[in-house]
Amino acid sequence: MSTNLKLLAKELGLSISSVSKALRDSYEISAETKKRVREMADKLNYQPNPFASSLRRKKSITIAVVIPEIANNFFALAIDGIQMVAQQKGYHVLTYLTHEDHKNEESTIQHLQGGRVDGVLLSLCRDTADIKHLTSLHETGIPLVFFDRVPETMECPTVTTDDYESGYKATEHLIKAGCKKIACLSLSNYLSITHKRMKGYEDALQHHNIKLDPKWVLQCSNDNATNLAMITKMLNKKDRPDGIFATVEKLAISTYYVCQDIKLKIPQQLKVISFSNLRTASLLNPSLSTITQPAFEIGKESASLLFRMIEKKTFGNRIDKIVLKSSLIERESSKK
Amino acid sequence: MSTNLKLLAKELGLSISSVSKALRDSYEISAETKKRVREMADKLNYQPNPFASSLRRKKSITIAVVIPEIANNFFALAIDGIQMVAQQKGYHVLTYLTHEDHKNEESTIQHLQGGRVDGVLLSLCRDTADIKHLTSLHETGIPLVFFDRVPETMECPTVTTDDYESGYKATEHLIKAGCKKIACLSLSNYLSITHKRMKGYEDALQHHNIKLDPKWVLQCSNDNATNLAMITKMLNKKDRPDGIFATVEKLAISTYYVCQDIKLKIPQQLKVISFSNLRTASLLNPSLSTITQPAFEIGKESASLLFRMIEKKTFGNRIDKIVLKSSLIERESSKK
DNA sequence: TGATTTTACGAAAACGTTTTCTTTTATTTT
DNA sequence: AAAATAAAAGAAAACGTTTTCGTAAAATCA
Repeated sequence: MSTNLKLLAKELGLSISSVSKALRDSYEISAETKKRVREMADKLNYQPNPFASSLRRKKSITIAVVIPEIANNFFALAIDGIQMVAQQKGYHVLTYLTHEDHKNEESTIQHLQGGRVDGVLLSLCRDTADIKHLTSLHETGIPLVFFDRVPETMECPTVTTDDYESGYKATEHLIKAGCKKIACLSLSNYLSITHKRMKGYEDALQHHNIKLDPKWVLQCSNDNATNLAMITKMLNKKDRPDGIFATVEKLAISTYYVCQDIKLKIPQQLKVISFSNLRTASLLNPSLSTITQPAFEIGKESASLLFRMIEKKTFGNRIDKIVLKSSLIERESSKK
Repeated sequence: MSTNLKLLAKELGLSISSVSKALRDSYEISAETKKRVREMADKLNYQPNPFASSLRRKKSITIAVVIPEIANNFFALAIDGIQMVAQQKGYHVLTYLTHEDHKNEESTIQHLQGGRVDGVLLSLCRDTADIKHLTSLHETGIPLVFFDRVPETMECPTVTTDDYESGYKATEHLIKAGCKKIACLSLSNYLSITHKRMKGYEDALQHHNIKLDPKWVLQCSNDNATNLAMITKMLNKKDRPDGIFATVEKLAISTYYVCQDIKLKIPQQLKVISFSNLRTASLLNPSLSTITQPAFEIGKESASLLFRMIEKKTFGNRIDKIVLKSSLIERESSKK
């Protein structure tokens, strides 16, 4: 079939082992033999069989990225950063989408126990409450780094952003813009990012002597139609909020759609700020004030950390917790 | 280390081959032995070594997706569709980004000759003129499907959209909105999609007796700053176009930024229509008229076709050319 | 009962590498 | 010139599966 070491050896009148060593530039092989071998390998377009190699060396030169979704600016940018580092290291990248479904996350993790990859980058899905599949994976000893959506009750390396501070600042920004009744759109009951962003929201309110009203904390679902209905219901009431803090991009987009629909003026009647990596944030009508996470950097840092672990360059059993900063960008949607 | 067939066999007092057969549900193994084996496999959390398996069976259960970029709504959605089909088939997905660089495309393809994957899904990068790396890959006999950006001079299965018709319709739409001087923003000299979309543009102009002025066909680069400069220059002239047809999303976004910058009113002074998969198209200021490709469907169809080829379900040496339809969605940016 | 088939399992080769250990040949040392 | 060493290459085992083939024992048949 395709050319392998055996064929190459026959063609060159050498043994398989010598050819292998020549290609790996071993000191045991003379310079001229190496040259001959390399030339023949080029001529016959030899490509080593990756499975034979991986089987023998117990290295896959591959990492896995497990994320909730890909049609999402944050994750697309993060993957971009991950790919950049991986490509630089000569590694392959397997991507798995959980579609925010715990079952998918579990079965994916289960598959990855088989040694298919040398390391795993993971961002939890919104309904992951039980993490025993994660501890199980962790216990196999495979390098594992969580990014952005990380488990709260597990000792593991993570790359996140300053979610609490960002939630605080976003809320404070709305308060300073004159909002008194600030709603918070939350993605999940389980995610650390949601918890922290909401804690920032709560603390900012308290610090400014605004009482938190639980009816303005919306636990959104994974279904867009449901979210639209919930937001519409809230905004259609007489007693409606005058500010919205969306903890994730898509909830801000839903809010915009609702406001367009029910003709609520942003920012005159409702001010909005949201976590978002939209490239079109400043082109929206009105332009959207955002907390923007350094998504590409997060991917880059996560991958770099993972490779440090794979290459055992991380000292002892120290556990890295990298925290990057998000930036608040004021635009029209939250203007006073 | 991790539990393998050998350990399982020892634990069960069986031979390795029997255990293997039991797990693969062979008729040669009795029902009760199968049960015993499965229970022990579960108990010891046995996961077959994928490399040993792939080596032996000459199957990787993996496909490769090679695309120009991921932080791009079209490709993100396409990947989503691909992943859905792959997951359903129990296949793994390796993703490679070329970043619109021919060199990367070449080296990625080179790597894929080694048998790492059972099939390849590919969308060309903008500067791919020479396609001998592609014919070379094709000649290895590995199933290969191109989507959206396909080579024009190669006999191969493709999944595309009705680019010519869409280009024609988009241009005609601008003409009907009253435009006389319509510019076309092109991505590349080499891509089939650009050729076809531009041919539609040219034919629509001709059909409506508008003479094509070459100064209004802009060959954009891969550098955003350069594009902004080119577009600004064109729109700042006294003799500027009154309509713009952007062949790709990011050029429309650049156009919006330029108009915001130089205070040109869309659609009063300049009407805009663009190929785009922006979820926020209707939230932009003004909302953007788009030709929207069924990106998710394209991914789905491409993957399905690829799997038909992998499973040899495609008849003889027929070459599938699947063409899906894009839809023109009129919004404010091209209002009369 | 003896011959034949069926059932259930085991032995061993194969996939294509990598790597350890040997062996051969050439070179240097005494 | 004989012995020791160095250089270059080969033999073979190993990685963990899958699969072909062989072979007991049990079941069926004549």
